[in-house]
Amino acid sequence: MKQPVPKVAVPRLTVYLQCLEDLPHGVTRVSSEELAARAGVNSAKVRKDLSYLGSYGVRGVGYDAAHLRFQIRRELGLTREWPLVIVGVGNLGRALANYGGFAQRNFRVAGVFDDDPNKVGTRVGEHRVEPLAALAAAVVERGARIGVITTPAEAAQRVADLLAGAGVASILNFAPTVVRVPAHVQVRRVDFSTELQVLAFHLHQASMGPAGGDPSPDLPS
Amino acid sequence: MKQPVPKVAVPRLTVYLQCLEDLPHGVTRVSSEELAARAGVNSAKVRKDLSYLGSYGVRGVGYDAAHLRFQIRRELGLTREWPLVIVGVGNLGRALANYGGFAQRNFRVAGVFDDDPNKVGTRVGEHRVEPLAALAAAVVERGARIGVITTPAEAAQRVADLLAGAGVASILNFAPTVVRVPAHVQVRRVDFSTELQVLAFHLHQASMGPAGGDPSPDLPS
DNA sequence: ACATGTGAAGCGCTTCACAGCG
DNA sequence: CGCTGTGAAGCGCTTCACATGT
Repeated sequence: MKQPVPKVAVPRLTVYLQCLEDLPHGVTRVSSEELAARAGVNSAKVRKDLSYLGSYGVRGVGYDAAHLRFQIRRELGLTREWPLVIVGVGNLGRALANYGGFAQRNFRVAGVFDDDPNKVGTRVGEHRVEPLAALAAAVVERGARIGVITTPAEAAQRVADLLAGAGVASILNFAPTVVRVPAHVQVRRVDFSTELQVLAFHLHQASMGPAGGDPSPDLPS
Repeated sequence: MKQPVPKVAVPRLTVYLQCLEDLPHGVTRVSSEELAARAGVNSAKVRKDLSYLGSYGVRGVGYDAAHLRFQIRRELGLTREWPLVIVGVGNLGRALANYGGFAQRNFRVAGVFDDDPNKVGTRVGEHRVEPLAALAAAVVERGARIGVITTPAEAAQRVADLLAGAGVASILNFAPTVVRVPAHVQVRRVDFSTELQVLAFHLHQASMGPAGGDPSPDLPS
């Protein structure tokens, strides 16, 4: 029976969707085993995850790729368009504003904003950079429910307040800081430094060996 | 008793570390309650997480900020330097190569690489872009154990193979695809599109209301 | 008095293993 | 016969609540 999708399954569904779209041309059918191999997980997890959408597989055969793609898109809410605003025109803001993969998933960049008068008016991809003062009105008028913060850490909280005040319901925060928002606003944080530190931690652990003797006791400074 | 650090606690420790560094100047002491508020989690989790490092708090008082910072750095393996290479000089590669936050955590950009002859030789921050053909030798000579992929999706697998072949132990993959690597290589994937889709999913869920009647049945194409 | 450190309970996700069905 | 869909067991993390220590 169709159960609610667990939080942790959601990012995996996006991976399956990507894998389904990257299937060799002409392939119309896929087994949980094959999809699992492509997504880098085990097949039981794939089947469980897909079962949250409903029973769309055929026993003894597998899943119809096109149908499965549609069902995942539908469950994720990608059958409607999601306008978003990007705040902060550094290299990262530019990378995002130019990223072609958004349209494919029905995200649309509805505006790009920056504080710096030297950047306002310049073009980023197909967009003209607008001043921060225009942010709130633009969010309302263009129906953006998602805001992306690509500013330096110092500006992030102020931008988050602006976004929340303008009625944005979700924030994707790339600034290396934790922003406070009202309870009804959800935030996802993406921090390059955190990702590298997680990798470093595992390297560090591995280097100390499973037998765990610490060769350099690392005394406090 | 000092237990091993659970996987999920590692990214949180990096957040605590960031919060400790962002503490107002002059503050030398912090309680689990205060740190929790700054990190956006609850205080029991903070205490549990910190207990994996050892018993560095003082009952009835709190934690010494400087000492705690050092202990987190030590546990994460940030007391040594981690050279890394970046492959792919688009906006994202440039953003990363210029990101000042790395040095603060003892990460050092040891090389920036690209396939495109027009980019090779140009400067990115303090680095000169080198050709892909120079990647393997550079990884070995400069002792890089971490590789960052900021190429388009099409190039990601080839770059991952090059990195793994050169002896890199960890890969941070920003390309919107899943790369296959030998079992001894760990990969972390960061995908903007996935992050947005997760936000969209929650918005979508919320819009259907806790009472969950689906207003538009979303028939298959 | 007060905040840490921690057993233990609770919860959610993963994995197993096989029944169910084409 | 093969692959899906799924109860149930297993596992790890979160949260609680209080003993512990200063």
